[in-house]
Amino acid sequence: MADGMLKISELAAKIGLSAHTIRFYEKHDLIRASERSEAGYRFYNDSDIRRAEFVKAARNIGFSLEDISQLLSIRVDKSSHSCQEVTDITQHKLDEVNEKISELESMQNTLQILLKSCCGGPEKATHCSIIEALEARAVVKNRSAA
Amino acid sequence: MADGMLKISELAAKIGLSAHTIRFYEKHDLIRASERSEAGYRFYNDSDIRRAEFVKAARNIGFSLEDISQLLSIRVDKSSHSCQEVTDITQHKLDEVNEKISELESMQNTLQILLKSCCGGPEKATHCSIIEALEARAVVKNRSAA
DNA sequence: GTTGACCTTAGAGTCAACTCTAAGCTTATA
DNA sequence: TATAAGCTTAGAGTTGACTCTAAGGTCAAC
Repeated sequence: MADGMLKISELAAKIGLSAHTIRFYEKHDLIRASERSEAGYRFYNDSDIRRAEFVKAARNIGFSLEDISQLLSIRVDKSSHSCQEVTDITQHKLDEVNEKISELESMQNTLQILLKSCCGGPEKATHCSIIEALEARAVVKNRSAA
Repeated sequence: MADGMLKISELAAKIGLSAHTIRFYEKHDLIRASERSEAGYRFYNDSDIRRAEFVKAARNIGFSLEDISQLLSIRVDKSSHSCQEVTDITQHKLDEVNEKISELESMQNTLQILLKSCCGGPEKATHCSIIEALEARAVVKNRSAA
């Protein structure tokens, strides 16, 4: 085993993922162990570690494993890909995030209104304005298809 | 079949859920059909319909089926429950929503920064600043446990 | 030489909220 | 009467990202 190579639990500790998750990512071709010991233990070299850190960074931002897979294939052969491909993936993710934020803000709004309308005290819920609001016709428009 | 009663597909159309989903909700005790035809067809009376609308309203706001189940048990026996129980559920949901919004805003922020940094053009990705940013140390802090 | 920590694999289980399938009745329309 | 639309059930499949299990091999320390 060459210098500086890590075993799976060492890589796990270094990048902050579980060994289970690293194996799971390997199954999906996100992370690689270029070498194996005679007994079959995974060994990660510098390049493997950098790749794993890339994956972790992308996941922290919120990219899906599918996105990460695409970003990785750009990363391993940068000169065959354009910046536009990268920004397309990024923009698409941003669009998704923006849409989810809007949905959540609409929920937030409704919930705040409901909370303001109700006394929240130990009174019986017989005339609870939250329950009443839910009983009234359209409280909120239909939830958009996620 | 009494006046004004609906068959499942009629209820589905009325409240905007599929018949499949209504049966699924029934399995989870959210929606009820007080009557059945001789052939076993579900029939929904006014009270069933109001209950189903309540469920739909709560779902539109973003409450989980588990939340809705709790809200329903308050609704059916209001005098045994307090407004505080209702606001607790609502506040808890709002807290969840707020936390998700923060997470998403942090992603949004990072994605916007990445997009600004990259030309996005047809140039080769050899020096793409997004890829470079992901390759550099900590781009973002760890994702919080969802 | 034996404990205990760590590694391997294939494959199953988890979560939430649906969504669909198959096989077979029932009901309405032409 | 035939066809199609609609209903029933139990139960399996979907999605994404893990998370865990079982059964067993390996390795370092005492």
